[in-house]
Amino acid sequence: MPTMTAAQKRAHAKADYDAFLAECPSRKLLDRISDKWVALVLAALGSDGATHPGRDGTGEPRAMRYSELSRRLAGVSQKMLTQTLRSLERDGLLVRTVTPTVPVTVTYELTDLGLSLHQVIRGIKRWAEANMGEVLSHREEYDSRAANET
Amino acid sequence: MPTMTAAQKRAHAKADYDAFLAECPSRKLLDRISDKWVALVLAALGSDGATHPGRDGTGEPRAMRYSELSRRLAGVSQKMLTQTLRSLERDGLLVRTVTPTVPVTVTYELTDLGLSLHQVIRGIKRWAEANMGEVLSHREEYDSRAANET
DNA sequence: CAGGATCCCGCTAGATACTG
DNA sequence: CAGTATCTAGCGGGATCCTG
Repeated sequence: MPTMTAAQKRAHAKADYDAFLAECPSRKLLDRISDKWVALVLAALGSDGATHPGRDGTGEPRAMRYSELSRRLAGVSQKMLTQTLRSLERDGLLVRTVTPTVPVTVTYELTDLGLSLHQVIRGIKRWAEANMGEVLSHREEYDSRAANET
Repeated sequence: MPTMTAAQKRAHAKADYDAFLAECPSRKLLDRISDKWVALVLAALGSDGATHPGRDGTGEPRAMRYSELSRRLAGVSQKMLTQTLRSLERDGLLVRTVTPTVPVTVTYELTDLGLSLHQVIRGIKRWAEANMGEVLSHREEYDSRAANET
């Protein structure tokens, strides 16, 4: 059986969503995907960040195990990682695959939908890394100016 | 006097930031800009969302007043709006201009740096609006599958 | 290995009231 | 108009313990 009918998709596709409106579901979705851990999980699974030198920036999706992810995303708690992964799975951005080895092996991999979000979100992470210096400079100036008043 | 010396910028520009590392400042920056209100403020000031039909998508920055912004971002509290604006100002993403009329007029406008972030963040908002339907479909399927177990 | 379940703290969003 | 100040309830998120 087909897991997803075209009819189902069409049922939702009609509405024109506008995240500027408080009640619009896309506002909530925006809030969900505007998340540090979402960005990092997508970046990891999209093989951003050059764990495998030479693959960075190819946009080629990569299957990763739970433990791999938790190591890659330094400082993430199991709770947040699991929570983020579940949410992304529910939204159809990644697939979770369980292989009944002993012990069990679980891998996560981006779907096409997830990959499309990755393409846009990777820019955020890169922007942050690329413009960190300039932002820090602005902060110093802002803070010193504030101190000189009073 | 120059408000920002090139030396200051260079002092920070050396480091290679990696948001995958917990201690890296870029991780915090990523967290800041991965924010619903940040995305919406940038979208508004970047004249996304077609308040002025025909200007949408031009990437042409737009100066907006505080009250304009609060109306545009439906449901935002003064606290969050002010807080977001201050943060963006401090980071050099926008400039705040006070005109001493009666009553006072305050406008906000993106800087070049802010505009550059807008270019990448606008994609997030658009993605959310464009793929809302598909995400909803996936959720329905996920939830119904979960219900059928047990 | 890959989580589930709990406990619990901190911060932060949101509501309300006040001001230059 | 464009905020500041204050309070509080709620939950995001970490720590910890346990399991198939």
